[in-house]
Amino acid sequence: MGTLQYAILGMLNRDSMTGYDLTREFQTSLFDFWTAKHSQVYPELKSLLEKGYVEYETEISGTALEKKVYTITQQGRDAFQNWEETAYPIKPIPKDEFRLQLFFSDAMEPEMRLKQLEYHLQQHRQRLEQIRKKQEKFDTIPPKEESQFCDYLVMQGAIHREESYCSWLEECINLCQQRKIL
Amino acid sequence: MGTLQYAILGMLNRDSMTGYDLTREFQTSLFDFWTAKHSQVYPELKSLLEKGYVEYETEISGTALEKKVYTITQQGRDAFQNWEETAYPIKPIPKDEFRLQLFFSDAMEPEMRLKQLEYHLQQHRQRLEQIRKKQEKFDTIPPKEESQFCDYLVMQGAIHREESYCSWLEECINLCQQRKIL
DNA sequence: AAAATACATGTCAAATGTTACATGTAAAAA
DNA sequence: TTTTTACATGTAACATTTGACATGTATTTT
Repeated sequence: MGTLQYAILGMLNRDSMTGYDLTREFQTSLFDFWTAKHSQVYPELKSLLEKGYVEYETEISGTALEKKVYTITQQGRDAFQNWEETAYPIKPIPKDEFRLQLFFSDAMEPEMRLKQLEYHLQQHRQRLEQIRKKQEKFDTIPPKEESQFCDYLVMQGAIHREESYCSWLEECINLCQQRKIL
Repeated sequence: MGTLQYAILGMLNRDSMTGYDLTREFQTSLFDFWTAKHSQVYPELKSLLEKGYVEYETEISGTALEKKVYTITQQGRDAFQNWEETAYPIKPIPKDEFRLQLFFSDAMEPEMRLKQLEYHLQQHRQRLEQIRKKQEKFDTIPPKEESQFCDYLVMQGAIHREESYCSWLEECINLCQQRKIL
């Protein structure tokens, strides 16, 4: 079973919700380590339904709008817990187009390389700021409540990741500038 | 055109080689930021050939083994350089199954979470060591020769990335242990 | 009252990537 | 001399993900 299905089970294990709600979660709370579009979410829900891991009830919003509110089943909970407690070998290194460009940058003007490095530094600084803003909503750090504590840990991870990316780019920029002088 | 095709053009821009050679590069020098299997490389070479970005000559190894040695064309060089000098917006955050597990770890025993964190720390420390070993082959740091300098920059990036992952995991472990005492 | 945005659910085609299938030669080690 | 490893090239089936197509309701803003 694919990871996305476990991500969905994990969300439903916290709370029953619709495909639309799940999609929103993938764009917000899960955004820093897993994303999915609604075009992926709905078919996966169907597949989970066939497996008996989730079930749904139809609710009416207003007078006509139908909502399918999905709930995890005991079977689903078992499958989720089994995944959650398994130590999987780490996945292959994530692909990074910019690193590829940098790797081949011996074929371009040093000035151009610097321009590229500065552009990407700016982009990652922006991303870092966005993540830091999310962190501000915690009133105590680290939070005491268990699920908030988990949120905090992964958010710290996202901050580490972006800080590290930025500091690497800064190091590259310094090395390129020293090189220019020599 | 997909990024993989530019990666191939980039390699061929440095030197003519076979699909087999390219596949080896994806498993070694490019491994820390881009990978591809031979089952992807051969069809992409075919596609690049149709676009007129590469051409090949058949060589015989020994008495019968046929090799297709691919060379980049001027058109291919132009396309590559255009990609190389374009500042693309940064890609969506890479997916990370372990972060997903950690995010949902409020549903498991704190002891289990610690076990998972320690397992992943060990895995990433191993990966870090492997990358550091690669770095040892540079005799001057940073290297003076241009293409080696680029290799060095991306390798520093890989080291930063893994160091940052490890330090995050260490921080998580500390926070979890403090939590256990309270 | 109209327009814009959010809510809500789906499908389809295309791109990307992995694993397995399929075949054969050349060189090195046992 | 046999076996194993490296060299060499492809295809096919499957899984994952994205972007576009398709439709309609409810709420909020102008």
